Amino acid sequence: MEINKVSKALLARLPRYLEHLKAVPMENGDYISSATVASALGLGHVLVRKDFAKVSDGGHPKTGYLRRELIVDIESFLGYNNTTDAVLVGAGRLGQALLDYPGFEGYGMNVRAGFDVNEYLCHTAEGKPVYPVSELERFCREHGILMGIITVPAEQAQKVCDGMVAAGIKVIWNFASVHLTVPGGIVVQNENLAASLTELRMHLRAQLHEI
Amino acid sequence: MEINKVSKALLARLPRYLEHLKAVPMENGDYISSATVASALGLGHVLVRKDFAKVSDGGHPKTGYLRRELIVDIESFLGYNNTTDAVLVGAGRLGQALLDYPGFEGYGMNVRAGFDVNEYLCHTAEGKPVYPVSELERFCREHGILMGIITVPAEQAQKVCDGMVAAGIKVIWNFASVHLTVPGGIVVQNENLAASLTELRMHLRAQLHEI
DNA sequence: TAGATTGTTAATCGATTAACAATC
DNA sequence: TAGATTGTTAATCGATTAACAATC
Repeated sequence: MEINKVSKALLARLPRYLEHLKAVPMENGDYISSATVASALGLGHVLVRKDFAKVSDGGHPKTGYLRRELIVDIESFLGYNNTTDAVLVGAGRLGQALLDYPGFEGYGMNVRAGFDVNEYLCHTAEGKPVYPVSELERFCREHGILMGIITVPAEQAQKVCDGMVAAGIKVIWNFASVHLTVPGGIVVQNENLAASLTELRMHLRAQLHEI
Repeated sequence: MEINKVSKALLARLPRYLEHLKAVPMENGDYISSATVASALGLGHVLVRKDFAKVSDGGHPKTGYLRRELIVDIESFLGYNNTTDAVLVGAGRLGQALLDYPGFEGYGMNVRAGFDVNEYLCHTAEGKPVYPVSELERFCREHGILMGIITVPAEQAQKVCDGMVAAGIKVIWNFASVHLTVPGGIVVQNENLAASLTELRMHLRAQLHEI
């Protein structure tokens, strides 16, 4: 169960398992088999079993896996029960969308506040507060924030990133499509919409060529 | 250069190469070596060379790769010169953010219009038009749209997806965090923010444990 | 017992890296 | 020629799949 030994691919599958396990109707009984899950998600059944073995202490031959147990195990493996506080810089449309998105709590992240250079965007009335970016460091220190989300335009991303690092932030979720340079020990995860989009377009191209 | 033989990982690296190649200052000369690119992006130099070999017709021993040629080659490989038209359903904050995002054109996608059930969100005045979702099929047929983007809440995603398939759409970019069921021949790409976020949180956890 | 299902060990496959050859 | 760099072939590594054993 060493975190470093968990592959990216597995980490991507776990939330999908979770979603599926939760969506299964109650009348299907308390148990669920790896084959059922596999075919529902289009995966190999051995893979599903191996994945489950990594995060839980196993199913029951002949009956399958106890669904609610599996859900708890996956959630605790992913740490969905203890939340991580985060801040977001760049309260434009994308930033606002992420600030307001209620689903993140379910994934164990609590966005405490947004920040923006544009004072016009700052407000504290309803929903999550948005403060001037000048307050970022003080806020992070005060609340012990270790995670930052960058939703500013590409040109400003590096500056914002530097500010976050200065404020003690350790992991950064970067939605700007630029490569960020950070000191050692800081992790940047790029939300690479360009790559995603490109992949999808390649599929489309492949499909058109087939016809 | 068969599209099907291109790995997901390569497709994710190509936009990064592009970004880096474009960002290199002019005074660094016309040529660039695989080792330079590799160290800038934290990749192996052999990997970079192999990647370049797949998309362009090669560099020059001793001098390196001609930068502008490489840029053109990657862009044409990714099809950034001919754009794909798309529609978006769900004009909430995330939807609006994606509708308004100017960067997509650079990646070869042109979002023609948004759609929403909520008439209140519909408008055609400024920016991209947003129409009632009832017009989706007609619009897609009329403009030969093959790509759809889903930015509605999870509960409505499957219904929207079905509507898109009925409208002749072949590839779907899904931002709702549910697994969509589609007929054969339709490709769904899930923008899995949950997985991304989870991965980042695991990094943070690993880091805290190290200390 | 027979059968369904989990769990494990070995084989395959693909991507990355290492070592070396080719080129200008 | 010597040296820098690309290009290629072989080795490694990790993830997935296949085959089989274990269990209830």
